[in-house]
Formats: sequence, structure tokens, C-alpha cells
Amino acid sequence: MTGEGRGATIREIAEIAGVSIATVSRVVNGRGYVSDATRVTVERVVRDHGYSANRSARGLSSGRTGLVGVTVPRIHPAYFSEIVAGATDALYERDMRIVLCPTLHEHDREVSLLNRLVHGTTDGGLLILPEETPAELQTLMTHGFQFVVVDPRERLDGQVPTVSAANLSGAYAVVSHLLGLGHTRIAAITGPRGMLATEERTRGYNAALAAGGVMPSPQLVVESTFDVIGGRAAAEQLLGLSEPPTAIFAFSDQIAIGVLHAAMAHGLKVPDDLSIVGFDDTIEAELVTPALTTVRQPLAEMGRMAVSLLTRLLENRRLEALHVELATQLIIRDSTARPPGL
Amino acid sequence: MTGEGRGATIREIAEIAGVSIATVSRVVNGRGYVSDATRVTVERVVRDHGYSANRSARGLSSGRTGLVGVTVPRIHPAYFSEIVAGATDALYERDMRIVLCPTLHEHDREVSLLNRLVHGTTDGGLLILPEETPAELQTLMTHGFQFVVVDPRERLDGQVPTVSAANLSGAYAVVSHLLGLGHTRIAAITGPRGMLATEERTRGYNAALAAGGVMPSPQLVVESTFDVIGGRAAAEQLLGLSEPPTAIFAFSDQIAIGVLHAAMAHGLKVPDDLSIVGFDDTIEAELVTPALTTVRQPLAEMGRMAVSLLTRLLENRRLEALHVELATQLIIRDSTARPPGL
DNA sequence: GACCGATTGTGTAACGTTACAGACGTGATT
DNA sequence: AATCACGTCTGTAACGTTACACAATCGGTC
Repeated sequence: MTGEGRGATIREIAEIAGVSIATVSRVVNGRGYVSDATRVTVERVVRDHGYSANRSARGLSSGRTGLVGVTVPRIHPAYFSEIVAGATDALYERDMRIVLCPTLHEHDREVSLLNRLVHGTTDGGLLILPEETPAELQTLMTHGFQFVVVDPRERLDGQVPTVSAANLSGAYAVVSHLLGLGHTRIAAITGPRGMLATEERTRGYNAALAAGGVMPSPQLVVESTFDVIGGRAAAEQLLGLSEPPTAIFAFSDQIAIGVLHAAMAHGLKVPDDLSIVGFDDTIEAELVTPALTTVRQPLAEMGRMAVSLLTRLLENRRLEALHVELATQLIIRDSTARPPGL
Repeated sequence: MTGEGRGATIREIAEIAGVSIATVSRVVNGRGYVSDATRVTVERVVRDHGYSANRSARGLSSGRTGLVGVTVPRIHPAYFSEIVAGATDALYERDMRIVLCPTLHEHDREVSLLNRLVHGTTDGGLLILPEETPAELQTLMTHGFQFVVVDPRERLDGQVPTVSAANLSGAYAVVSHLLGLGHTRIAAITGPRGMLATEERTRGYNAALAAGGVMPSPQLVVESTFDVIGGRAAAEQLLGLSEPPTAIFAFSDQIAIGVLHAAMAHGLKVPDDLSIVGFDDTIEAELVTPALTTVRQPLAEMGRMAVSLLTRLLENRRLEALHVELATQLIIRDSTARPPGL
């Protein structure tokens, strides 16, 4: 049945140590009463024989697997990998491991993946930018699956625990910064319509313009995907206007880099001829020239926070009503300056 | 004992379908003889009740967990995440999942992690740029743990299956390209001494210089860490020489970006005043300006290949003597040109 | 000296699955 | 008629652990 994978069983350890398996179990798990003498003896035997509990058996018996499923659209973009890195780190401290499931943005794949994770594979889940509708997430909850959503795609009401960043205030800070430099024709290249991040940042953008007494102009707001290609195309559109913007607020660093490329293609110097601001503060922001002014999202921290919520959830069984929003911070680098002629 | 995690058990499915649990198991796993009629019936019941086998129970009974442990220094740098992405993808196709373990470059952490992975947690492992000494890896093997090493840090002899990239020929192609452009003062910023990647690329560098009839100059070879900071510092050193190089071959894209920053700080135009070549072809290479000429390592492919080796290993029990080296390819972009004055 | 509560240890029934050893027809072959 | 091979299905023993009920020991206290 089993492979030849070495490693003593709890029964062997018990026999060698001259105690019952229950005692060994209690020593290993650190629960229940065990005298110091017995504990020391058992611990020595365990160490000498390199014993480590079989996780499948433990999972079957206790109902805990020590595994947390993490679904994520794709591993690769820095945005996601930073969140995952934070989560993995926090889980490691709790002696738990991560089961990574990239969904490739495919809704069905994500659903089937979750179904499989639910039953006996994992203790709970972290859903990063999930494809599920709020209704599907509700269903998942009522089925007894414990999870935390990181960076929700849509607004989730009440029940589902979420961790997100302060998108609105981040966007507000960006536009205030640009207004402060003297810009008035400030464009925005948003993410896809309907996404929470897009909506919130747009609201921050509008609010800051209003506070600065600047009339918003519809043609200065262009929708895009959150990547370099989309950013570049949107920037082309903006730079082709009869009265082009002097500053562009890109809703992701990737978009901002696309803008940078477009600006160069147009022979514009950044930040002298055009100011550019990104969002996220992934590593790329500091690699490009000029280094991007951007909004720092505490990505790793979001991952850690999500783990923290999840473990509390797993212990207490739905305690606190939790929607956590972590603060964002404007990072001023070299891609923003006063508008030309000022 | 168990949590309230819903989901029917195999016994319930069997009862509803009017067959034995053994039959359900055979249908679900697609092994053994089952008549078409029974198969269809069981499949319908399974679908209707959203049944999915409890993985812990399966793991306990069959000795297979369907989980593969992946150790990786850090998740985040594109270099690693691309390999992991490839591996995850390949595992998904085999209905297996990945248990991700970042080692943070800590040798002890990696060892303890592996010890825990060995017993009943995973079926095997993928060790990306492992910290273990060859001797430790040998021990691991003789203990019956099945694994594949991706991008070995040191040369591993015979027994341990490895997947790596054609470092030597990649480096050779870089230097040939630079020589072809007319460069003769070609510097190299290597990775840390002793690492296989460093050694191989250095050999390729030297071989190409020799083939081109160019005398190597020791002061043109500088050691660095594989990151931007190290690259920048090493570049400063090279650019400060009385007779600075006209081209710099960086042993990673990160290093190359550091060089780019240093060049800008020195007021040098790339590629007009200085040609720069990277290695890896991670996304960053295309983001920066000018886009980097670099050596493409098929990172995702390496991950996929490692999975392929591992699954064969898990099925056949050590079949083929396997050291796979995947081809690299020179990608010429905008950071290389003829040397100044030619 | 009987009883109590606090400690420490034991024995064993789950947990849900797979693997294996059959049972039972059913034709074909001897 | 006996035997065999084959296809289909059943029943049940593991797998290694945890949780739980319960025994044993030991001071103290009435």
C-alpha cells in the first residue's frame, strides 16, 4: 500500500520509548498532561529516529491538514507574487504550508479547484483577486469552507472576510500631489470597468480633482487592462488628443511603464514634458528610468494579514466581522515634476 | 473529530448509487473493470452530490498525496516565479498540487522543511537552486525521497536528476555577438564565485574571447551578487577603470539593470557609449529602456521539464539517468550596438 | 480509611480511502 | 462435464493518527 518512504510510525516510537502511542501523540502535539520525565524520554526517541507525524493520517484523524489553499490568477506578476510571499511567510511561522493554485483567470477552473480544495485537502483558503461572483463566494461560505478574500474584484458585503488596500485615499494622494505641482490636465488610465480597484481609485481621482477645483474631463479618463500593452495603447490615445494631458495617473505600475514607453516613442521627456504616476509599487517601479512615482500597496503585509484573519477564523469559528483595509502611501520618485512652462 | 466540512463520503455515494464503495473508488480513479452502465450511474451520483475524494484519506490509504513540495529561495524574483509557474502548470495537468516552501536562502530552514516534507506530506519534491550540499542531497535520495533539482548550485554527479539551462553556450553566444559588433574590451559581471551558473558562464565567456582572438583581462571580470545593487556597484568599478570596457556582459538581468543605472549616472548613453547584455530574459529585460539584449533561459519550460522527470520518477522508480540541459537563446534588443568610434 | 481532585497514563474507536482477495456469472475450451 | 479466462462487482483489512473515555496513582481532607 504505502510507498517505501522511511520514517518510523508513532507505534514504533511508543514501543521504543516504553509508553503508549497516545502519550507519544501528546508529547508531539504538546497537549494534555505528560510528566517531564516521560516527555524528555519520548522527545529523545523522536529525535533519534527522525520521527515526524504522517500528515495524511493526522489530517484524516484530526480533520486538520495544516495546508491552506491559495488561489491566484497568475503567480508571476510581481503584484501577486508579493502577496503570496507575505502569506507563505506568515503561514510558515504557524507551521502551515501553502497549496498554490493558479487559476489563469479562468472562472471555471477556479471553481473546480476550490471544490477540490474544500474536501479534505486544506483547512481553509486565501482567494486572491477571485473570479467568483459574490453569490458563489457566499455559497462557498455556507458550505463551511473558511477563507479570506484578498483584493476583492467586486465589493463583498458583510459576511466574507476581506483584505484590501486603501485604494481611494491612495488615488486621492496621487492627484493632490500632481495638483500641488501645478498640473491641471491630469489624465487617468484606469483598470477594467467594474473592478473594485478601478472604481475606488476613480472616485479618489474625482474627489481630489473636485477638491482642487479642477473640472473633470471625460476624454482624459481611459480604460485599460492592468498591463504594459494596455497602458501603452491608452497612452497613445491620450497623447494624440488636441490638448494632451501634462500628467497621467496610471492605475498600475505596469500601465505606467506602458505610458513611459509611449512617451518615449513620442519624444517626450519624463518628467519634464509629462509626469507619470503608477500604482502598486512593485519592484518594476524602481527599475525603470525615471523611477516611478507610485502608490505603495503593502502587498506582503496584505498576505500576512489575510493569514492572520484566516487562522483566527480557523480557531474561533467566525468571530469578528472583518473587512480590513491597509493604508497606502504615496512614494515620490523621479517621474513627476512641474508641468512644462511653469 | 473532523470539522463540519461538508461533502459526501464514498460510502454515501455508494449507497445512493446502489453499489459498493469499492466500485465507486474504481469509477472515481478510473482503474479496474466497471461496466459502462454502472460507471454512468456512479458518475451521475458523484456529480449530483459534488463528491470529491478526501485527500487525506486517499493519501493515508494509497501512500500518495498528490502533493509535490517545491523549495525555492524566494518566491518573488521573476527568475524563480517563472520556474514555479511552469511547474505548477504542469502539475495541474496531472491533477497534482504544489506545496510551496520558500527557504529564504537559509540552509537549516531548507533542511528542516525537507525533513517534514518527506514523511507523508508530499510524494516528491522539486528543489530549485537548493542550499543543500551534494552530500546532503545524496542522503535525501538514499532515504527514499524522490526529487528533481532545478538549476543546481553546484555540479551534482550521476545520481541526482537535474534540470538546468545551457549556461555555457548562452554566454558564448553573448560574447560572440559583442565581438561581431566590434567590441574587444568586453567586461563580465559574474554571479557569486563557486556557483555552477557563474562557472559555466565564465567558461563560455572565456572560450568565446579565445575563439575571437581577444586576450582576457582579469580586471574586466568582476564578481557580484545576482541583484541590481550588486550590479550597480560592480559597474561603478568597471567604469572607473583607466581604460573602461565598451561592453559589459552581466550574468543576470538584475545585474544588467544595475549596470544600466550606473551608466546613466555616468552620463553614458546605452548602447551608443556602452553595450550591455543581461542573462535570464525575465520580464524586466523588456521593461527597461533601452530593452535589454539578453540570454533567454526557458524558465517555465525548466519547471515543466522538472515535473515531467519527477512524475516519471514517481511511476517507474528511478529509471533513466537524467541530467537535462535546456537550450538557451540570445535575444537581441536595444542595449547592444557597435562600440563608440567604429 | 474512605473519598476527592489533580495528574498522568492506557486502550481503542473512529477518520475515508485504496488494495486485495475473493464471489459470481458467462462463454469458450478442453 | 469439467475447467478456464474474463469481466464485473463485493467485502473488508489495512493505512497512522487523534480524541475520548477511562484507569491508576498520589497527596490531602474529612
